[in-house]
Amino acid sequence: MNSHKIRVRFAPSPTGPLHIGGVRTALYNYLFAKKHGGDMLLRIEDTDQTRYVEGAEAYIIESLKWCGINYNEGVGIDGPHAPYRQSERKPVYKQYALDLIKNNFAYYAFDTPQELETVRKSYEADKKNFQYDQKNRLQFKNSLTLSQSEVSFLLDSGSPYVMRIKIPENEEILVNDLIRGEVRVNSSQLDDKVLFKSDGLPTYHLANVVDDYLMEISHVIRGEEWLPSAPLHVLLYRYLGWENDKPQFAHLPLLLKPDGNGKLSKRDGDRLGFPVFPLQWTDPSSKEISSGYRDAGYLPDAFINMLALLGWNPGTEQEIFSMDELIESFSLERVGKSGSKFDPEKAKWFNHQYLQQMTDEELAELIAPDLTLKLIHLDRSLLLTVIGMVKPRMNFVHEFWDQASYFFVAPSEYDAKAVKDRWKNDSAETMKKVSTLIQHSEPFTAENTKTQVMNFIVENQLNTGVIMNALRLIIVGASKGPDLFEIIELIGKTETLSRIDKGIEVLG
RNA sequence: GGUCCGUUCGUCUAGUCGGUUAGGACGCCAGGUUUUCAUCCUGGAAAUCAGGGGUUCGAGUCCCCUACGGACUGCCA
Repeated sequence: MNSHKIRVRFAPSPTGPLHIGGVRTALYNYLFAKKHGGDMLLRIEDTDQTRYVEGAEAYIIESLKWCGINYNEGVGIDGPHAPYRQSERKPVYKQYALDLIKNNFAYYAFDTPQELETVRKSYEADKKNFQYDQKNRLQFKNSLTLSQSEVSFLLDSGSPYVMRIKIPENEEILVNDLIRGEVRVNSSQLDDKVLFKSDGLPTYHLANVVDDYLMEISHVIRGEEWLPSAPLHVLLYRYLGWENDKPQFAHLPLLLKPDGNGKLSKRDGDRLGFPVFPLQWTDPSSKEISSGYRDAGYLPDAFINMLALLGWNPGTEQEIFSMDELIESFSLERVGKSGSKFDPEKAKWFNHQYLQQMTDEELAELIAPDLTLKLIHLDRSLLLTVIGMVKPRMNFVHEFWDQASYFFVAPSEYDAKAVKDRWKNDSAETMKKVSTLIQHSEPFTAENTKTQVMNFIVENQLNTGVIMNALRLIIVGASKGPDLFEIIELIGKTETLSRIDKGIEVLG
């Protein structure tokens, strides 16, 4: 390294929304950088103009922000290596490609995509796999087979060309991976990858190596899908004369589909009933909407905590981690090697844990706007009391209404199963007596009403469960909720009596 | 097909120096608490460590083979 400073990058391609696998890659990069007092930068790899998707870059930036992954340099945040969008760096790449050609590590190729497609097809007909490599490169139209004057003529006359790497024969290439150890590949297996396209832009392989070098990246932490091309990148560092400034590599295991096998893909989420994206995404061309964790009600810290443990573990039994704790505990050494299926049930559990950790005040901030929409006006101390009472029943903020509506409005219907189980033949008769008791309960506190009702039950040798459950049914509308006398006190005597009357009338 | 990577309860995983009743968590089941639901507490079922060989007094842990899974195999990233 030029310096010992830890510098990592997250380098997505803006071809659509980032899915959770990408978010996890970004997260691990961030944790690693912060752990070592280093920098993380965001670079947008948009060298393929044909795959540009409107809004994808903004989506990526917003997602990272929501997650609390605060990179300190890159698109959106100016830094010493700007610009950070590869399309804006177009002028920097060509000289390196030319340098490779000059040193005989690369060559010009003039084969058209159509010509190569034809060759590929004929191989396929033979059930063989075509690759442009050492064994057949002399059969094609390139600067290795054409004379120098022919090449100059083609170049000068503006013929389209690409530049390909000239992979050496039978050379062992070593990739030292921080997660997998030493991976060795024989160069004869590699093909002469295109480094520089006919549209004047580099391919990923060249751009990524050049930029990582220029941006002084110390560690390349990326998905396992890049492992097969890592030897090519190693070769490029060598051929560009940067062997000693080559970053360390770490290839992360993949995130798999929860059902069956295979890499988690963009289409899996809504098919299986859970989001695969951090934020909701509307496809600009099809207008199709894909759900996101934020919109599904997940708290960013819970989401991040869940993601962090998918492929990494601290080696202790701690499971709840703040971002700072993650930074403190993270190490690439403890990242696993095998892919993980992710479990929507556990994600829900994490959200429950984080929700319980929030104070009633914090929750009120999130809940109040929804109540306003429902035209419910209430004072803050009442809201805080209710939140405190129903919080343990909530996994998500949006579940508040389902768990607490009866504090604000009378039940409009009665849960069928609860009616069947809890409403007896003589319930109406008993409830009339309870109604009278409540009418005369003074002061109208939970404690006093409880005493009145319990005395009534004991004196008449009634069953507490039967009475309480019937009363709960007509007050709440279902078999749920916190202490019934607390509820009664909060909604008030008038409302309580009215609900009892209505319950008797409707249920009979 | 070729190359590379992987394989411990249903799922996430601990077990990184060979000696463990193979531990934890989610989920599931049962019991307890409660006026119900949820929370909470206690307990339980759940991995012959993919299979087979080897090395060793002893292997989830080291070696080899096989199987299975995955990634890659584009002028995509």
